[in-house]
Amino acid sequence: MKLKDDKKVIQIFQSALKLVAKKGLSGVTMGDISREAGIATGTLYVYFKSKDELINALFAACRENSVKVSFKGYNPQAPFKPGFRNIWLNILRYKLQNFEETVFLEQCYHSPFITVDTREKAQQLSAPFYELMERGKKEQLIKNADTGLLLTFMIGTMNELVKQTHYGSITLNRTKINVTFDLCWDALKS
Amino acid sequence: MKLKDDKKVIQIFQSALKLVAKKGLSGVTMGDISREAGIATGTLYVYFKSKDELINALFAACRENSVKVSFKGYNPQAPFKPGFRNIWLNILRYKLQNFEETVFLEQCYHSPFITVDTREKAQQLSAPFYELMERGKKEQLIKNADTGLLLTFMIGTMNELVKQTHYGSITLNRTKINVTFDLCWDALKS
DNA sequence: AATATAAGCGAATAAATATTCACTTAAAAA
DNA sequence: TTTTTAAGTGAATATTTATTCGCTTATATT
Repeated sequence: MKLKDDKKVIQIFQSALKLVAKKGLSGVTMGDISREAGIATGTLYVYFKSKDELINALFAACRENSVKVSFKGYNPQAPFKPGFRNIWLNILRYKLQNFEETVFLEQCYHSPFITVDTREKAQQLSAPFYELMERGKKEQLIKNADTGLLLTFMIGTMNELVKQTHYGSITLNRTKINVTFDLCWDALKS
Repeated sequence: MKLKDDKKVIQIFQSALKLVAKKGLSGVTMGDISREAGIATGTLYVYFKSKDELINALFAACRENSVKVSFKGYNPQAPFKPGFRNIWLNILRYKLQNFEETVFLEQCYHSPFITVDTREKAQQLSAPFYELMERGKKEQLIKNADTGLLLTFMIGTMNELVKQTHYGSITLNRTKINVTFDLCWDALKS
């Protein structure tokens, strides 16, 4: 098996994501993925021992990437609200531009493909988000409620928003994005 | 094929839901479902032409049921906020108590199993929710933002909340439920 | 250049899964 | 009770899909 940052691995990942978004995790076969990636089915097995391993690796890569992108430009010394807003926009932008990843991660949530180990590692990546909320609470800008609850509120909204946007029942523009941030902020602010 | 409100159909649906929540839509086979339901695999085909049809029928049934339950006790003549709160609690209670359904519906969202036709029929069932929000806006209790946006906000929060609750990162009690409703109301109120 | 090693291929095989069907059992009608 | 019809069965079949493997092609090493 080759290294994970190989060009071809990225290509395989991209193809898998595209297909999952289109056909659901249920409907994607190794044959589909190889065809989409323009390689032979056997080649997939040069890079991954099994379909299982492919999916788990993709899941881990997506999670990692998504957290990294979220905190881009975040400075803990700068004032809270603009920093929070920046992260919020980062997440939304990321989810919108990488819709396939969003769908994939959501589908993985209840999938038997994802192992306990992969799941736990993913959970640990949420730590920065918890810290962010804790900071907001300490500065008395955010309601003094359960941190998990507050995060859930913030993330759930975005997931649904992105989903509805992609399925056409909502068309987002700059104004609507601002409105949505305000909704979110009004909910969380103390 | 037999009638849809048959006892056995309910039993099949229940088994399918249970398994989807546990193994994801991807991991459930007709063999699994029949075993869980305590019937022979062949018998499934007495009730449904194919797996495809079974999934679509289950999806339709879940959506219908969920809308019906949401509006239980709603009186358009009564004041808005308590009525809204009642619906909000109905939905949350329903999603918590029927977690399998919640998971199933979410998994179906991007699944190739669900046909365009089934999808459209499901969408039409959302009408009462739109009307509810419109009423709130008319009475100037709810922000004058895009109705779809407001609904998305409300529903997304709940889905994520229910998910996190079931996976143990949040433990809900009466107080937390009240807090969460307040978060939601603070977001939506004008 | 000659040799060795790795990457890539895709038809062939193995495993999993949906679906059928000849048959049995139960229920309804005569 | 006898006959007819429907429901239920689960092993057998068909289909789909993951995985392997002998082979070819490219890349690296000597």
